[in-house]
Amino acid sequence: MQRKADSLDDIFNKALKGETLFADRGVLRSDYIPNNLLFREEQITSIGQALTPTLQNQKPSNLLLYGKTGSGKTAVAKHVLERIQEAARKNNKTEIMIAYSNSRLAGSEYRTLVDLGQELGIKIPFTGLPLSEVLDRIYKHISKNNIKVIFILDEIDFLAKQSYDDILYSLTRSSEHLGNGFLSIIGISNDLHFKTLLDSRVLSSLNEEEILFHPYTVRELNEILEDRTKTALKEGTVQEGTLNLCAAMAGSEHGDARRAIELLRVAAEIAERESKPKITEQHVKTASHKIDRDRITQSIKTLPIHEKIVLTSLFDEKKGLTTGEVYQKYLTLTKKIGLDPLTQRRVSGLINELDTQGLVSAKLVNHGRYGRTKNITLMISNETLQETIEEDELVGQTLQ
DNA sequence: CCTCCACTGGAAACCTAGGCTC
DNA sequence: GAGCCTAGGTTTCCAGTGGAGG
Repeated sequence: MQRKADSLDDIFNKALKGETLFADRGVLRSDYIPNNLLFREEQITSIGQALTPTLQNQKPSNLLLYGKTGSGKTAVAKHVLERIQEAARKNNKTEIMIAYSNSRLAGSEYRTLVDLGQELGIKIPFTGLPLSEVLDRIYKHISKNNIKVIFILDEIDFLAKQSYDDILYSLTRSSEHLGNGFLSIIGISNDLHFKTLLDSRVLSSLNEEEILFHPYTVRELNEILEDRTKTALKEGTVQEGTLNLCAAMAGSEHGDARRAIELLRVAAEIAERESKPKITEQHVKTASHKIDRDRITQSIKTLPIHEKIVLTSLFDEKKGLTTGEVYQKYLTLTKKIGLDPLTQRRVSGLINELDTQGLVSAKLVNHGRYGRTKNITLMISNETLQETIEEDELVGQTLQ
């Protein structure tokens, strides 16, 4: 505890003295959209061209943007739309509204529509309404107020994969209900194959224009980082080679600009905490570990309680357990903290969910005479699990 | 070649918590 | 308030299964 207070003092003192490496920390945040998006001129022009009808009060084509994570799709889309909004305002054209929803985060058709409604300023209860009623309210609102909406549908592949594509069909066919308003969709997908999952009727109307985002090359990432560094960090705070390493690490799989920028930001924060005047390659390596670790602890913390307990059942089981064994441990743990246990069928489902999250690995194994089950092993270190679970007020007791 | 284990995983039904209309 | 709708989590039921041991 004492050490914490001291280090806090340190932080405050540094801040008071202005000892920081950052000139403008916001520039390295993940939601920051720079004015000049490097290496994306082509896409910016295409999207701009596709959307110009908006300025003549006409409905623009629906667009589909493709590309891997961190290739600038969302940033480019938001950037172009903001510029169009400005242009419309300057020329006294009707206001254009931009709605944004990430369908994977939203989780279902219904919640995607709730997002859309909220951005348009209508209240939709989070449950209780038939889907058609929600659509109806949105359409009525648009046509009544002559609203021009461009709806950015991020991770649209999620809707297609969960066979939630009814909503896409309705949205693309909505123009007759909208009076003088319109609703245009910009779909963003990480998955280049997602088109095959889509109903052909939806595809043809959604795919009026298609724009591809190739991953950034390492050299391009490097330039992006240099560009951001100019405004984000104070001069002379970055050691030679540091940016190269960020770019190389982020580019090793596919050119992910988000990752590159995050690496630099976290590296800078670490260097600052260590009171170093320069950010070095070592800081970047530490940052990379920290990012990975934080991602894991974060996903454990946000787990529902029963999944936490299932995960805890695997604590210190190096060889892994079968489903039945996990369930037995799970039962004793729930008893220990006085919680009603779920059924084995449900726990088996939870194990699968943990598997898709990558926290455990569940492999189907056959023991012939002795049945077939899953062999479940922990995919994270015992220490990380212990530290994170101990912080949990209730589940933490199971480790005592 | 057959049996039979210890599950898997699909399907349906149920429950809760909300909201609609009449 | 009844009777209908929604989502989302859970329970109940059950047919299906790969292969070690007989």
